[in-house]
Amino acid sequence: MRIGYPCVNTSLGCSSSHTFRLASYSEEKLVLTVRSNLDCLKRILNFNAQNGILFFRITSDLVPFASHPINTFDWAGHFSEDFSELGRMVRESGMRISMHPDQFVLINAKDEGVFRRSVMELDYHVKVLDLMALDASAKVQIHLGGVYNDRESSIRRFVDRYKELDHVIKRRLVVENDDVNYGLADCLDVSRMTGLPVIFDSFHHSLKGNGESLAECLEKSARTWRADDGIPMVDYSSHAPGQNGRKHAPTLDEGHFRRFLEDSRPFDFDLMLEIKDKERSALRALRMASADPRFCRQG
DNA sequence: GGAAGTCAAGTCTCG
DNA sequence: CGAGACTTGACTTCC
Repeated sequence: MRIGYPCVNTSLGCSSSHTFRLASYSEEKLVLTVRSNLDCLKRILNFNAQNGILFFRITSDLVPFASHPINTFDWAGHFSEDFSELGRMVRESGMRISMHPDQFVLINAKDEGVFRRSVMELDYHVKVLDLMALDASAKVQIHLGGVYNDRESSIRRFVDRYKELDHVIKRRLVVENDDVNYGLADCLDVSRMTGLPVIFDSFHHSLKGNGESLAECLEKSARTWRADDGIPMVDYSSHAPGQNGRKHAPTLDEGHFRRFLEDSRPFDFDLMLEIKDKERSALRALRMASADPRFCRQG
């Protein structure tokens, strides 16, 4: 088991998510921004490796407007050395990487234009991981998408569209249960039809699930991961106290997390903590989990 | 310098 | 019918 956090490090005082307004786009601004984002990402990966945090989600904002037609700059070529170095850092530390395109990426969109733009965005995410020369265990996770008042045909449209995708996307794509539209059972159905691995999100499951136990969910989602995919990824959070249910916790709830560790035995997986205070909670979780035999196997 | 409003993209829910 | 939510705030303007 590796433990990780998404996108942002709150201790280092730098951000790998700098962007700017479309209206003020210029090639110079793009180069400066990406330069700054990549430098910060190197610092974050260093911090993670030194602190034993061996799972990390890279922000989708790393390259602003990467899939937008305004951006015709060859950023992949211009920064190829930096991406190579980042990839080396990841491999040498035994780290695992994921990315999570945002809500605009909809494989099952009714609108062909939305689908086309979604593929462009997936191309960008996959390109980042490919430039880092990471193997197929580095994943790009998405949700099944919208319902459009017809779940059945919307799921079918996802499956049909998936088949059109290029291999470079297919080998990295994984689907995650969401908290509103499609639960774990839907993702497992889609997995049977496509072969896609399923990322189980325990927090989303608590908001939209059929009452399946944690063990059942882990077991069923784990079976969708093949050897090349690496061990399963799992997303974890608890909800903010007294908040409406969908909000993520501001910091790790140690009682809740201890129960999660106990209830998830003996399954092994890499765990992404979606918690507001990021690496601070990841470090606390790491200390708690280091007594766990699954964690010790990592050395 | 800080507060407020806005930002590429889609969909759904709630008030 | 607009705001808020989503994996994540950051940028820009106004005072």
